[in-house]
Amino acid sequence: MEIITAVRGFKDIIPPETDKWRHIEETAYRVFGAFGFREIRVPLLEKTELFCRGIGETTDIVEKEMYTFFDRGEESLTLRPEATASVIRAYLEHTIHAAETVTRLFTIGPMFRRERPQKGRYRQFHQIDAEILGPDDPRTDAELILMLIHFLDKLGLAKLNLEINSLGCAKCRPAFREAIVSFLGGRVEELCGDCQRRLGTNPLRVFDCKVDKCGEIISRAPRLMDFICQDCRDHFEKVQGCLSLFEVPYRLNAKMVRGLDYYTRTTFEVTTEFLGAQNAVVGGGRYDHLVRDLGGPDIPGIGFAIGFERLASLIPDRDQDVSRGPLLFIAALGEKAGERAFMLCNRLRMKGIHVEMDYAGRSLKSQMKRADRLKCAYALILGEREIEENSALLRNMHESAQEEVCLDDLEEIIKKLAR
RNA sequence: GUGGGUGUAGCUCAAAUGGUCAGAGUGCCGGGUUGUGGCCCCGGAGGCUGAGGGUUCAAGUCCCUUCACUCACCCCA
Repeated sequence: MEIITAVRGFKDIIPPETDKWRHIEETAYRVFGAFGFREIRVPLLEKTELFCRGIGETTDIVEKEMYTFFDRGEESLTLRPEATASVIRAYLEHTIHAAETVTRLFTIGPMFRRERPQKGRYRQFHQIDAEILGPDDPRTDAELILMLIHFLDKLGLAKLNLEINSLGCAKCRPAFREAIVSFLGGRVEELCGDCQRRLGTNPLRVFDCKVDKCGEIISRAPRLMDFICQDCRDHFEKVQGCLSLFEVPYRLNAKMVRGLDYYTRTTFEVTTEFLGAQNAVVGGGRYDHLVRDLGGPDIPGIGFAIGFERLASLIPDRDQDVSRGPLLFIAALGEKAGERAFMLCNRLRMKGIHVEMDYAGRSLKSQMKRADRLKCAYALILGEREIEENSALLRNMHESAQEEVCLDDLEEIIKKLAR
C-alpha cells in the first residue's frame, strides 16, 4: 500500500528544524514583549469577505491565490492568506480600540496561498506578524522598524537590506497614480505584456518590472516624491530621522510598491540575496484606513509580516554536535538491574533531567556505544554485581573516568550533576 | 497559472552507446573472547531504481502519463 503524503506545498517541520523554529519564536516573544507587544491568536479560517475587503479585490492574493470553499454550501470561508485583516477583525469585534488608544499585537502562525511552490514559497507558510493600532505618529513607524531590525539582529542576521518608501496618502496618491497612468498610457506599446496588464490593475507595479525597456521608461516617469503632500513628506522625513538616531542603515527605494491595496505612507521591506527570487524576508507598512474599511472607526495602523520559513533558512542549522545530549545514560545488565534502571531513569526524568536507557537487553558495549552516540555526559553502569553490592559505576564520558557510587545516593548525585 | 531541470538504499551519490547494474561512502544494527563508548577491522539489515502505463528478446537507462522536488516568470512573506 502506498503511503499518504502531505499536500503539495505543505511542509512538515521536523526535528532538528523545530528547535530552530522555537528559538526564533522565543526570540520574538522576548523582543516584542519589551516593545510592548502582546500576543493575539486568531482563527485560521475567516469569512471570505474579510479578505476581499481587507486586502483588495484586485490583488493577486484575492483574485487567484486563496483557499476558498463553501461551508456546507452556505457561507464562503477562506483560509487566511495573511494575518492583518484577521487581527483587525478581532480588534474591532472585541472593541479593543475603545479600551485603549495604542494597541500593539503580534501573532505567529500559518498562512495559506495557492501559488506554485518554489524555494521560499509554500502554500502553507508561516508569518510573524506585528501590528500597532492607534497612533499615526511617525515615531510609531520608526519604533516598529527599530524593533524589527533589533529582532533580526538578535537572531544574528545583521546583513539584510532594509528598504523604505512612502506611498503617500488618500490625498496625494490618486494624483500620482493618475500621472503615472497617463504617462504610461502614451507608451503602452513599448511596455512588456505584464506591464500592459499592470497598467489596468496596479500601475505602480510597473516600477517593479525587471524588463529593461520598462525600467528605462519608468525611470523617466513622474516620481511619487514630487506628488507627495506636505503632511506625508513631513511624516516620512521624521521616520527617517528616527531611524538615523539609531544608525539603522536603510535604503530609500522609490520603486518599492507593496502588493496589498491597503498600504499608505510608510512602507518597508527587508530583503536578502540568499533566497533567490523570493528575496523578501519581511514586508510591512502603514495602513491608515484599513480599520475604517473593515467597518470600524478611522483608526490608523502599521504593521509587518516576517516570512518565517525565509527567515529560518537564513539562520544556519544549529550544529547537532554542539547541542548537548542527555545528561545520563543508564546501561543495565540483567533483569534485576534492568528493573532498577527503569525506575531510576523515569524518576530522574520526572525531576526534569534528561536520562536515556535501552530496553533491548543489549551488551554493555552496545549500550556504551549508544550512550556515546547520544552524546550523554555520563553513563551509569548497573550490572548484577553492582546490584548485589547496592552500588553502580558512574562514568564521565568526556574524561573516560568512572567511580563507584552507592545506589542510595544516586539520585542526589545525579541531581547535583544536572546543575 | 506559464516555461526549463531533476527523481537510484535514512543521507550524499555511482552505474559508456538499453544487456549480471542494482553499487559505494556515510548512517543504522551486530561482532573483533569473560561486563565499558570514541579510532581501526569484519559482518548484517535496508531500494519493485518516485508511481502507472508503453516500446523491446531485454529498461534506472527510450516514449507517454502522473506525482514530487527544483529554478525562473507571475506574485509575495
